[in-house]
Amino acid sequence: MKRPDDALLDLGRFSEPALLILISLAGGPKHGYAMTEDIAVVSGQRLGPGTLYGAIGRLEAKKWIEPLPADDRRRPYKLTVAGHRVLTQRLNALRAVTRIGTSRLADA
Amino acid sequence: MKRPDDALLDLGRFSEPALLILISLAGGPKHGYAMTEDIAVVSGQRLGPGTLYGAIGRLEAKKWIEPLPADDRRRPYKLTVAGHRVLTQRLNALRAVTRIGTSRLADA
DNA sequence: TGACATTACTTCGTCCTGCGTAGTATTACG
DNA sequence: CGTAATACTACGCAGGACGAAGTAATGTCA
Repeated sequence: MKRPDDALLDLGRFSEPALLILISLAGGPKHGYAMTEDIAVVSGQRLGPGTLYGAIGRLEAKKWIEPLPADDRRRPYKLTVAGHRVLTQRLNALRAVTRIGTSRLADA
Repeated sequence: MKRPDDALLDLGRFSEPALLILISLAGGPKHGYAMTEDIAVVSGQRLGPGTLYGAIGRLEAKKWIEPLPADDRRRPYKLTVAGHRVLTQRLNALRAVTRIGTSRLADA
């Protein structure tokens, strides 16, 4: 992934593949490669295969996403109800924190 | 840390200590323990010492935060200019992504 | 139709970070 | 004066992030 052009954004392990995948699937079912593309558009970062499919596997194990009937080449997934709920909460928490962060920066 | 009461929020390694620390310092210089308290208020999560001081060390190595003259018990830190810039960008990116995520959830 | 790019995923291995535990020392409080 | 809170340090494990390499099918364009 490395984006040497803006090392500024490299907050260590900050890409949070799981969040990006859930957001991607919130826009409708997709298979892995389509998620990569979608996430690249949405977030500007391109997840490598190790990151992507690793995270997908873990999300599936947690039942936050589930596979759809696949034609043999593509493996589409959709959000589960639990995944939808998790994402909602996560986005709320994230909004709260970013709002505070932003206001603190403004004050300074 | 484990918060068995809301396993829902456990998106794997999602706590992002680094972000929380930067936000905490955006509210003014603080030493480690004060950050823990502040972060607990802001985000609802309490970083253990390993997490906190580990992340602090890495942020210092990146020159995103820097130590202030310390009385021997407390080790205060402040944001550097670079740290301020990183946090700004990070918050912007985060807002963009959460906005998209939220609107997708609303559509569905 | 042959060559090359794109799509789509699997496998593997390393490194780093998250996180908890334990321990130490100082200060505050009743 | 004993207990709790403050404020760290040190240690170590587990697991995820990430890249590299490989495979195979499909698309495309001349």
